[in-house]
Amino acid sequence: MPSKLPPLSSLRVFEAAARHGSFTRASKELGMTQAAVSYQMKILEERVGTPLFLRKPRQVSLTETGERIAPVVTEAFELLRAAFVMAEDASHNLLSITTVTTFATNFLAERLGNFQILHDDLAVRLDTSMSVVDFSREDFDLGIRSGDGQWQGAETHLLIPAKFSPMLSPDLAQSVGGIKKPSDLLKLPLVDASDPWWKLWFDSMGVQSEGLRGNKRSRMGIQMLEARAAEAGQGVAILTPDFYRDSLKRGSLIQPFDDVCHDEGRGYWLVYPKARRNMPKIKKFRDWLLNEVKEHCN
Amino acid sequence: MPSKLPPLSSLRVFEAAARHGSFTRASKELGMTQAAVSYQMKILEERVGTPLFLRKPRQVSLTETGERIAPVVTEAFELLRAAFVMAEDASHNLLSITTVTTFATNFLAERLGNFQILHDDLAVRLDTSMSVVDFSREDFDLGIRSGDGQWQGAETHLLIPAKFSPMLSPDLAQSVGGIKKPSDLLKLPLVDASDPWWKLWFDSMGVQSEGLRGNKRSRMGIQMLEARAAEAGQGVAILTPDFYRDSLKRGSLIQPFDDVCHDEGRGYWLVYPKARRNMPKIKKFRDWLLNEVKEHCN
DNA sequence: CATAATACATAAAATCTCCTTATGTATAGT
DNA sequence: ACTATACATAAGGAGATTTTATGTATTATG
Repeated sequence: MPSKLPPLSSLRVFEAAARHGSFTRASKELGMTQAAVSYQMKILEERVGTPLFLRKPRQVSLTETGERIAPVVTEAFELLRAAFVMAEDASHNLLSITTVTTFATNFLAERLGNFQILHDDLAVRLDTSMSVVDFSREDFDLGIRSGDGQWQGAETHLLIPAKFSPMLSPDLAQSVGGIKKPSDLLKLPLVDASDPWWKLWFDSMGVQSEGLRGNKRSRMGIQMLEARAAEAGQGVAILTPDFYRDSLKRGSLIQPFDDVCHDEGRGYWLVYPKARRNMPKIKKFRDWLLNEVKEHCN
Repeated sequence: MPSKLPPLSSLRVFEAAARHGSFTRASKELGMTQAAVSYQMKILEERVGTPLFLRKPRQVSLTETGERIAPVVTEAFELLRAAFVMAEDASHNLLSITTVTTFATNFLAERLGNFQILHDDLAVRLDTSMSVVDFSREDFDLGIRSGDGQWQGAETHLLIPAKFSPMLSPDLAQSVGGIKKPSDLLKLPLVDASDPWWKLWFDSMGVQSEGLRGNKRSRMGIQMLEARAAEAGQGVAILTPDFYRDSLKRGSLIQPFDDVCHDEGRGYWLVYPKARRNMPKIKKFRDWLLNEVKEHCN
């Protein structure tokens, strides 16, 4: 439908030449030679079918037609420039992160304020969702995901290894006279008995745990739900202690055993596209986050 | 000052792709392959520093940033398209002519109305000036000039040969008892004795005309002034009869001798740039004018 | 459920645009 | 007259853009 436009490069040149009333000055602005400007204007005039400049002795001036279109072309280019300044600005100053709920709730939420203060030029958009990150399909700069760190094309940093240990509410522990040895836990309901971590943990403690099949994939991403259930006294959950420092300190959860299992290789990872690893906003967040993790989780 | 824009070709592609929400459809509109669109969008995204499209299974959709700039880019391109429609329109439908005064007054003025009626899609701008036509320096489609038809780079058509014969007002003729033979004219003042045509004409009539030097260049372009002087009875002028049919018919001028001299090669010419000889508006005017001349000046 | 069809990505090669260099012309200033 | 300025033009080449060919993922279909 839209009628054919002249070569766009010639329009850019026209815009500058019209603004300066001079091919030479336009060429300087555009960082090209005067010959190139002359050439482009010839192209454009041929295309439009009518001269746009009058060649006076030592200067050029616009013809009637040129005079008519020049301001419109200038306006159009200003729109474009404005649009891309906006875009680049957004690209530099808007940081959007997608993270698994657990990490957002138990780690990021309470610390993000710090980051914002540190980098008040960055606006942060935080999205919590569990789905796999695919940066080519979703509009995020960085993601935090649980897994084994194998995401192709992505730069990854292990934030928190998948360590785990049982936790429960003090009341629940009291209800069976306290938890003295691992097998005491089996007297209580497990929040999610199918979580493979249970078997791993009991195995490592040398406790026979028939019936714990561990046939499900780990659901680290939604640990948080299990944690809430445990806090509410509904059962024992197997959780990552690093995330529940606060609850443990407050006493809303207790960790009966210091023994922490480690699901080697798995954990919470920071992920972002390799190609964008050098963007300032990405560096800023990465550096900040890695430092927070280091400081906070021994 | 203006910040650098991304490659313009990629913008054109982006505009179409955003509008269609599809690389394939955009490629069809732009008359290129889908691969080319994909490539251009990659370029643009690299340049802007952020993705503009999300690659979904069998479609693409704009990212937040893409969404933000798309309407602006579309608007800019619409401005450009509008500007060039205007320009092309003007280029097609505005005919500007520069002509020597004599020809305008004595020939064109009374006939141009006809042309306008015949081609009411063309707006005619008529400029009368004597200066030499240089289409690269002045904004005209066609020129009518007197001379020998030697204008380089120009297409030329002889309209009216430089024929000439003395003319004067009837009263003036009466004042010397009428003009019977050429030498009678010498009893009267010549409007411009230095006009070389005088010598040519007297010579051709076999009349000795000492004192008529003819050292000036012909000033055909301003014959009209001499004609007015002659009509006012101020002297005898040497004029091109074709231009003064009306005055002769009205009787405000008389041409005492049918003998008409011919300054071979010289005359009134229609001139226009060779490069533009095929423009419809130029053809229309040329054909009309040549026909008018043929019909009117035997 | 296998197959075909659709939409986009990517690599390599061909093409073509655009720019530069070099030079020429005309004009204004000294 | 001479120099400097501004634009035009031609030739050559670097680089950008496009196409061709192929791959991948997803949806639709028999």
